[in-house]
Amino acid sequence: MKAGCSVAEKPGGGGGYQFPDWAYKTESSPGSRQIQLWHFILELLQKEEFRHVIAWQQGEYGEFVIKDPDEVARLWGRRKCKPQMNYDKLSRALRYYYNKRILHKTKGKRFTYKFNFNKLVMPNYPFINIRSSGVVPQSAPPVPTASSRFHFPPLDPHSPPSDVQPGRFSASSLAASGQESSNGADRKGELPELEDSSAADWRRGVDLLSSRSAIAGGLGHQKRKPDIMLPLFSRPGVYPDPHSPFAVSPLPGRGGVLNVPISPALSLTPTIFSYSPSPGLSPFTSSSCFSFNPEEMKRYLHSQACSVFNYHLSPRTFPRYPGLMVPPLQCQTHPEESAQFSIKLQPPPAGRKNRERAESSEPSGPGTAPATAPVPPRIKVEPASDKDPESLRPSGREEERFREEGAVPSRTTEEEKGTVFARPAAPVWPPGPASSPSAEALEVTDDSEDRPGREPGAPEKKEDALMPPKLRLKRRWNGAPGAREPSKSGRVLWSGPGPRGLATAAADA
DNA sequence: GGCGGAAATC
DNA sequence: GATTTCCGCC
Repeated sequence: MKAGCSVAEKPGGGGGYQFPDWAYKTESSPGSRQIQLWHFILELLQKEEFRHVIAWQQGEYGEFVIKDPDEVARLWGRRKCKPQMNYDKLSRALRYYYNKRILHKTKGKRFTYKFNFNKLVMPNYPFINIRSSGVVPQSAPPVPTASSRFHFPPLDPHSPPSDVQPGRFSASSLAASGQESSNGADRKGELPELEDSSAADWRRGVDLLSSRSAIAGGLGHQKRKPDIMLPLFSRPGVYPDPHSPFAVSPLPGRGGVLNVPISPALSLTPTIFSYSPSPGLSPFTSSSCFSFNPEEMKRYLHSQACSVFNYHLSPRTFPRYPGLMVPPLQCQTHPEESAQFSIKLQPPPAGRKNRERAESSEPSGPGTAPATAPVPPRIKVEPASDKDPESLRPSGREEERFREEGAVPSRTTEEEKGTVFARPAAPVWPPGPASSPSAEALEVTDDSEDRPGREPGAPEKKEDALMPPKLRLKRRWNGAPGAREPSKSGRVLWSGPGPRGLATAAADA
């Protein structure tokens, strides 16, 4: 099928959308016009005609099953003009996403993977309204509050410009997710929380962000790519799969649909979920829309957020949305782990080599110095600094893994993960004034994946509760026996804000 | 099946 | 940089 293998494979005049160049590349692959695999996977998932080949998994948001690996591989190979493509190769590519935290494997389920929409989606939707019911670290992810507070600007190419301006939004996204080093510390303070749930509020948030972006824009403007709004969400309800994170919105009309202008100008991550239909699959062009079910996304995102908090996931998954508020004590943990959760030590990622090394040379005890490095503290404390936490891996993979491990009996490093990382608990949002508290709480807690029942987190002092979780971690960390300077050996990854972030966090506290 | 290193490719 | 290809290992 060489015919369809031109590099860009844009639908061009073929009756599909004409997508801007950036739709074919991500931040991390500037210049590449090739669709990325995850993008392609989403495409397939979006299409009912491929349901028999790949489909969203029931019960798990973002989880999908490759029902016909060979076919998926074939399609992918076709798309990429790699006739020799097979599932083995494709899966290798998918595995590379583990590190990027775009995907992770659902253990115990064949051909089942799960998108990390926290990673993919969040950076793109910093406008999601967050209710303040606690103090949250700067790096906290945008987590929906008790009620449906996803406020998606109506996307209509023909809508009046006064509504939502793509450019503005994009800039907002950028401002919210990028520029950390330049103004990340200030952002929190200068931006009032986006509260509650009206379109006006949403707009206000956009305005706020956008005004800030004017500042940020001055700094990173050159990098910015053109902000373009695509008509990707022009058709609410296209997605028929109730298990899709992009399921049909229950809300009538466009109001409930995630009409999000997609912008490449997202510096936070190379894996931004700037989904656009891939032009290579011609049948796709007819329904190139994603609609989000706000409720489901809310639950999913909240669970993700709690996971991140409970497990110290990389702050990278937490774009800095000033308005984001996550009730720190609401994320539950296992009863057995809640007591010791405050600060956890995490061994380095146990890649095969590490595992082998550990097994052979260091049967036990952190006291023994590894052969290679002088007593690298086997601690993972993630940085919330401006630096890309990803670069601080090897924690990344581990982060992905432990979440899975929580659910599945695990492998070699289970002792590390099993104890260090228990499953995140069912998040319970505080009742929001504008919502129905009880219903919401129930709704949230019934979320599946990372939420086993549990007792409320260990009670904390009010001041602690008001303190950004990361700062709390810092305090505990500092007070913890054997606490070390985060910077030593470079292997200690501080999960709280970086030095700078800490300062600001402290200031905020 | 799944993982991940390594080198090659585009 | 994002795969693709190959491969050994579990």
